Amino acid sequence: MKSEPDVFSISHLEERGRSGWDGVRNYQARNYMRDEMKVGDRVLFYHSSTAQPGIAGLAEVSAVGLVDPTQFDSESDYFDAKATPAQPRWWMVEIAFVEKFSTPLSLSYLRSDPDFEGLLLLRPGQRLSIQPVSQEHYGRIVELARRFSSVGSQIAVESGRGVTTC
DNA sequence: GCCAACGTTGGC
DNA sequence: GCCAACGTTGGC
Repeated sequence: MKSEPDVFSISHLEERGRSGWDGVRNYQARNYMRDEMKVGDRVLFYHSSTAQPGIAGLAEVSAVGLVDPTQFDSESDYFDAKATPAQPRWWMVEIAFVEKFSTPLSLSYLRSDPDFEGLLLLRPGQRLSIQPVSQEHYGRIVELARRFSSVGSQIAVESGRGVTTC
């Protein structure tokens, strides 16, 4: 799940504990939340539109099938005049904080590691704010992020394409 | 600020 | 249903 850290970051989620994922106004992303995500599913929390875009931590789906209240709020940026409480258009999930990586796994690192070939995030033009991730990619991401976080911010790692700084 | 790649809107 | 115009996303 992507978020601009200026608006809502993994640290905000850590402070708050849990949060409804409101404001999504793309049908494909909505459908993932409404139809695919289950309580207990793990979430990779991605920071976008920032100096160092990357995966900043982990969350977990804590509730599903929630109506996004911002669609009814005429003061909100996410107001949708065509939505009514009787016929809502936008649903959301709630996520709970799990873990913050002291060293986020950067987009540039993900691009450098051939293990991540096929990761949707890396596909040109892929802008969807909620994307599925394979079990294999998820496991590798968590493994690398924890390793980098435990060692410090500047380390070099061996990848199939040589040595890359994270 | 640029720009590619979408998604959405609305006329026809 | 088609498609041009426009808006948005998001890396760089």
